[in-house]
Amino acid sequence: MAEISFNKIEKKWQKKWEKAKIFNVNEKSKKKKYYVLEMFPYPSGSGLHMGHALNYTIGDIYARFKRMNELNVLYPMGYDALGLPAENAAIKEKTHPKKFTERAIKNFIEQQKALGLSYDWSRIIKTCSPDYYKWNQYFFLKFMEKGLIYRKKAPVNFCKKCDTVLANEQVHNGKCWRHLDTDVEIKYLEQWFIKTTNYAEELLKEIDKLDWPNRIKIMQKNWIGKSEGTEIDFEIFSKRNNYVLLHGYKGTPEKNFFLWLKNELENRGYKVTVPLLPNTDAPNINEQVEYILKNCSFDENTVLLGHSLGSVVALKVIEKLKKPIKKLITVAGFVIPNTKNRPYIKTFNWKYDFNKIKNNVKEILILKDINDLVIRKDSADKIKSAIGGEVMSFKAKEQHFCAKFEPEVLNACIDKFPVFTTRPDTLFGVTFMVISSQHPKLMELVTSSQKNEANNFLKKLKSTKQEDLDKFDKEGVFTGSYTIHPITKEKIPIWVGNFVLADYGSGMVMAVPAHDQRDFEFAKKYNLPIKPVVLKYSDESYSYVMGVDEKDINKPDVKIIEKTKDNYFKIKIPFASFEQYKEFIRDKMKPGFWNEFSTKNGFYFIFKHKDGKIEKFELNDKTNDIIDKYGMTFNNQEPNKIPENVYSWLAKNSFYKELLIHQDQGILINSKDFNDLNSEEAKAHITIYLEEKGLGRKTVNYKLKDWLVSRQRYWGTPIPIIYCEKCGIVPVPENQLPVKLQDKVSFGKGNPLETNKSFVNIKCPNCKGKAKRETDTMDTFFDSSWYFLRFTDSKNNKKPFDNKAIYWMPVDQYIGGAEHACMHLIYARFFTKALRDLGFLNFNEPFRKLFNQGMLHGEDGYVMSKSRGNVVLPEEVSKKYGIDTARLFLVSVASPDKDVQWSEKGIEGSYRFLKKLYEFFNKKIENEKSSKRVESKINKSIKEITNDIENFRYNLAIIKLRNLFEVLTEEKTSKKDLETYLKLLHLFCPHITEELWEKLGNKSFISLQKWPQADESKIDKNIEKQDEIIEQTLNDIFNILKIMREKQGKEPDKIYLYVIPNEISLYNENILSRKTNKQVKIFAVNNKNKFDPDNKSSKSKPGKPGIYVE
RNA sequence: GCGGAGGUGCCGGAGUGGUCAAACGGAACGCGUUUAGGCCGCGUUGGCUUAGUGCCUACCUAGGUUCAAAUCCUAGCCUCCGCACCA
Repeated sequence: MAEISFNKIEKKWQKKWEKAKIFNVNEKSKKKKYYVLEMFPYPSGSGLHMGHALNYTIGDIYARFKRMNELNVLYPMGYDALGLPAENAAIKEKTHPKKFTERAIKNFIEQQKALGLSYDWSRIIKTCSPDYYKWNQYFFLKFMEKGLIYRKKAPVNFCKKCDTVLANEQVHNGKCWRHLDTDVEIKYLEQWFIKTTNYAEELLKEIDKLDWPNRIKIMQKNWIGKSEGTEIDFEIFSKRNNYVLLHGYKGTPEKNFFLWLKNELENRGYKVTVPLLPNTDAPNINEQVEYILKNCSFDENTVLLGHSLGSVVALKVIEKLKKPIKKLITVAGFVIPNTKNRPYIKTFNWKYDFNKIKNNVKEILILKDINDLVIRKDSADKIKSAIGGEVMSFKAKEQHFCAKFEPEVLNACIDKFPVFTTRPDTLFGVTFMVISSQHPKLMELVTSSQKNEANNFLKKLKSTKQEDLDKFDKEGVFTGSYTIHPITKEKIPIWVGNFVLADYGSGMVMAVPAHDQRDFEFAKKYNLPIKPVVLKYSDESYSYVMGVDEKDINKPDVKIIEKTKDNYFKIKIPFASFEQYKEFIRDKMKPGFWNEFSTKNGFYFIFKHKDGKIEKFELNDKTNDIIDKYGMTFNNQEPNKIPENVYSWLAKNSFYKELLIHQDQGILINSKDFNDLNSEEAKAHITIYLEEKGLGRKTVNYKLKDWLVSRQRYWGTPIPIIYCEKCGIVPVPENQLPVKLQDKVSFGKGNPLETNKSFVNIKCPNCKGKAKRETDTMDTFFDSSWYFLRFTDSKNNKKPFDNKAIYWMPVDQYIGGAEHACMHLIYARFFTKALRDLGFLNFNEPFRKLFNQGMLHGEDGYVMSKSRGNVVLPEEVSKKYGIDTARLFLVSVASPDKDVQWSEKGIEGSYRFLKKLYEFFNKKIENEKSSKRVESKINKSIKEITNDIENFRYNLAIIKLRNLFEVLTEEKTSKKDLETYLKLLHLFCPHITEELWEKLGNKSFISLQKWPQADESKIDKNIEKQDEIIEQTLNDIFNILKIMREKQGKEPDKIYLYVIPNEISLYNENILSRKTNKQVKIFAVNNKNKFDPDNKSSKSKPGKPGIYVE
């Protein structure tokens, strides 16, 4: 088939390029830099298919374009070689992941080279090479130094098919991103995390500045998921808590520091013991501890608080305990005395078994007054370093916490639960709380009486499949615990529910059924109270009128919405006529009835007693009970013993429901001091109020979570950490990097690295004692988070990269698929910012421009993939048509950001074109001067094509190249213009154009030529006009010919045109003759010698010649 | 449910106020070339009408703005993608 061997040409030029290293670049060039990068591939075992070819072709065209535009273009390639698929595939093939991957990479390189891509191959990166992952480990340790890495036991996502934990980003719809049929399980494990959330705000803010596709930007914004709201502390009321409060030096019953606290706690119903310690003037440690152990009881619900010296006693007490207690609070506490002249200095034993203390208490709070004059300034830190815990420092009301009431001390004692809400304005409408069924602290809230019910509920949830959970049936059970409303101090039940997310906010929500759909459904289902607190905006008063005749109601301004069976009316009245109407109703209403109206900020009631006495009320806290009572008695019912909230019963009326039960903004009602504010004002006011009381604070909440980076798999970068029995977590010293991934491991028995004992069991680098290595590896997204930096300096073995990165970065044009919007692209942005703050970089964003290419679909219409079996292999297509043909076709079907469907027929078209083109250039070309038309067209094309390529509209550029080729074949063209044409085409078809460039007598590479510049002065508008006229005339001629053929069966072969004299230059006999394949003669209308037997010249008009055919 | 992108002739796909019955490619059909087919070249591919004209109907549907709409606005329908009980 191939009279032309495109394959031979391709091989020839690929070799030449490689030999001459023409695509290798360095930083010394005087040209401006430009960095083009495609997302580096994961080298799968099955190699490249046409879909990959499309991706790389898109980038290569752009790189070649920029290179020809005299930029110093860095265009590298590398391999994201570590990862689970290789490990799994290797296990399946019974080979080693290393071998497997190396083979795959070799294969990839060969295939990519065959595509004619203009990479700087000298910079190749393989992330599985220790030269590369060494720097992963290096950055891991740097991040750790900076406090960006921590190890924490937390609920994490686990995929059992991957046999490892996953980052949040790798969970899609509750499924593993690699195994869409596998539910992710939540496990409670200790893992390594990176504090990506530290950068949440910056990551979000800078999105707007990026020149990225809008949808990617939106996806990232959604992923980061910022929401502003208020965090409100809800006190958890659990009767199981009991308190032991230990006073300090010289505490007495009269002026005991703790009496106020005792009262506060006892008022809440807790058991509180305040032992009066013996010998307060000259305390003896053993004596006091014994006294306490004898007189107080300790269990897992005990909170032990010690003030000042009492905290020392507390430590000693805890040291002696058999079972751990719930919490230790030291208030102005210490572990070392600060003054020598206190008598207890001598009677105390100042040695502690801190380990024992640590183990005997679950939670430690260290309260520090920043102005404390009594104890040593470093006391709090000393305690923390000895036993851990959380230091809370602030200014006490009175120094050393000696005031009667210290709110922080009370807050520390109480169990609190911070709850995030975006609607603090609805705080007064909270009627219950719901904690996530997956919350780690859930069982602490479940009381013994509710234990069975709660467990049954949890069991049921566990046995339900993810799919069924998605049906969103809200369910829950009461935990038995209560919380106290931070403002009204009402008792509010805490439920556990399946609809609350454990990992958003704090995992517990305040439920406002009146103003939240989910809470409403839940409240309905379990018959929980619904309390409206926001009145929806309306221009009209709503009223459900009773005891008034229809004729009396029918007033011009009154809209009757409905007339009920009982002859009552649902009406709406514009507020403008409301006052008038109120009076009218008052008069017309029959005795023994009452009516209510909604007002702009609440409700208004008119009662007409049986004796005709009229009482009017605005509904508020003061009138609520009387209105409720009248409501009952007017209905001939017994009044409620405990009056009901009138708004709540109004909300049960379907007519008022739309005002009272909704999720919109409005005016606050039922909200004490905050009534009459609108929602926005109320949000601010309530938040400020809570802040003043220490009960809440304005917060920003992000959906973005810290990045869980440990993986319990083999084929990844070993995490450079050692666990020493004595020193704890020890980072591998920098000079011992890389921690090499050991070849000798066995697969299939848990974490593979664990099976290499000589790797695992080592000496601690600090104390030389017994230690074990971390056997988890890093998420491979760690590798791809900075590879673009390594390309700038890929062979540096002293540093991850040096100033070359500053020269080349940021990536000017990044190209890749949208699937990475919320994974790689977020991690890479995070990394860049973190490295900037570590002093490695001086810029904020890694990728200036991003282009999302479309996906290639197979002939069957589905995305091309091996598993679907619809792949087309570049090698095979190349054999038949040449790779230039394939490249040309791939980018000519549609705009490269759209999906493209492969078509065997379609590529024939591209092939025909290239064959024609090759033959045209291949024949002996006379070096002539270009015609005006060619000059005009070629310059116009340069201008347009340049613009098209710059904006990735390759398909349009190709159409223009095809049109331009038509012109070249029709007209005289200079060698220079032919060369220009080849340059324009070169981006798409680099091999053929090199060959033809050479045929034209050039010795250099066309790849290194300058991009043609349009000479706009050569663009001739007249030529456009000529083209138009020729086009139209041809149309007319063909039309006539067609009619003659069809109607008269004639096939004329002579055509005469009669043209208006001043237009005659626009017509060209040759072109018309050639295009019509007939003999065409052109006459001016005023030509006396014209041949015009039918007087068709009389039909001539400007732009339209008369035509005669025969 | 929320957010985003879209719906154009037989198909793929340009076009985003007049230059539009709408680029380009594919396909089909016709003509030419050829022994024939392929390749190649030329043409046709909404309807009616006409020796090159004129008119009508058309760019998801229905309204609207405009002298003028595939293009702008409003509402709806549909498709694709992303997120999804986010408090």
